[in-house]
Amino acid sequence: MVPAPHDQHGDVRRLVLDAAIAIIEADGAESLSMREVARRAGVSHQAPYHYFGDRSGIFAAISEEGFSALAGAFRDVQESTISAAKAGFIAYLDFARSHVGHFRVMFRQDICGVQENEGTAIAASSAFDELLQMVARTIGSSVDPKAAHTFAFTMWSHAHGLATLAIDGPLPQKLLPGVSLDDQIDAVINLCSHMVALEAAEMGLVPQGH
Amino acid sequence: MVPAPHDQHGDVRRLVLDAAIAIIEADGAESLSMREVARRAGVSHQAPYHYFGDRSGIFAAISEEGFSALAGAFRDVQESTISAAKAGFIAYLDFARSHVGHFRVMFRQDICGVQENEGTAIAASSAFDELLQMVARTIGSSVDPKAAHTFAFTMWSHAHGLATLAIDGPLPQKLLPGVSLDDQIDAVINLCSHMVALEAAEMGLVPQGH
DNA sequence: CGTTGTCCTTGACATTGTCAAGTTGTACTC
DNA sequence: GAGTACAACTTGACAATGTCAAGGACAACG
Repeated sequence: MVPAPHDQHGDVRRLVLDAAIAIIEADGAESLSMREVARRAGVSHQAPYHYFGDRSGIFAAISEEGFSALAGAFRDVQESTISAAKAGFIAYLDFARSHVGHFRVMFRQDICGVQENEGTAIAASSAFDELLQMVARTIGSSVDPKAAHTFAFTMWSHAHGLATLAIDGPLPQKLLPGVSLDDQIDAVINLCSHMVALEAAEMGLVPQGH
Repeated sequence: MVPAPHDQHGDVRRLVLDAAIAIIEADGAESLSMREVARRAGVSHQAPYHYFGDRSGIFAAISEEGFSALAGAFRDVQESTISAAKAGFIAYLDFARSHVGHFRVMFRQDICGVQENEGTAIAASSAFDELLQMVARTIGSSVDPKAAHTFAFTMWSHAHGLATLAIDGPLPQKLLPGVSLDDQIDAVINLCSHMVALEAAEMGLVPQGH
């Protein structure tokens, strides 16, 4: 292969990563081939190994980037005027649907091993911390950690399930005629946020929202 | 390879399928190799192709089996004494955690293509119908289909997200010390069922009970 | 007996992940 | 400025994989 000069020096890592994300977004994580990635990035079939060690190293890097972005998305809606829960649901779904390549990898420790890669683990923890803060803004920060954790897992499960079913699952095929995927997702988020609000109210807590 | 006689005639398909499920349960869907499956089933590397066409054919078959079993699990709790919603959550989680091999494949149309395989699509539809009936028992059958669908997707998202996060996701690593995975799942299911009950009550509907 | 079909088998091939070992350039010491 | 070290790649090899092609064994049926 001709050693083509790159647009900028040192961007090979980025090129490889972007090529990988594009492939995963188009064809899923299992279709990711190290050699195809290298081909698309215009480098030799071993260049990706230099930066990522092996196949799961690429997944770990994508996962890390994804969790950082998710944490950032959570942080961005912190001051939202709508309820913290609803803002969180919307942010989660927006993130998942606009970062399909990342999302398909982030929660698959069978292929990337969150704990094997320190950076990935830190990014994931940071996103989870943001989630816990969102819960605190929803049900107050005075409830005991056990209940707060359960609440966090509940909201997380909900958002995650909806995103998963919408992106790779059968949800788009089960839509009622005349209802778009966007509409259906909005409706589910609304119902969910409402349920969360009811629960929070019953717990005797007024949402802190301003 | 020696054409070894099988225990029973005609069970090769089953042997292959079980070997595949075992591999997926142990190492995930991407680790499934046609040749390894054949090796474990004690047949030539092409025997699996005879029954399943190609790799995704195996996934489709596993998916079909999974959806049939899930529909059956839903049917089995129809007469449950606890609320339909809670019984559904428990059934979903039980199914997912006791059929990890199936569950890891069922919702991944990137690798098995639900609609390409008729049997799989029928089984999936059957499971979804059971879900809709469960919703009807929770919020009544007189609400309009749109609201019922949204309710169904909401419950489904919830159960699915929880199962996914528990099986392949980071949930087990985020547990509070002293709280087992089983305990945490139970707690989330309880909270969820409670939220659903609150919502159903606010809709002015009394659950139909057993 | 010949045909047709199912249920497999062996053989071949391009592609894959990854190890091993080069090559090239840059940076830093002496 | 010669030498050395290291990063950033490269080419080359190898075993394993998914899958196509072709065949064989055996039953059922005319």
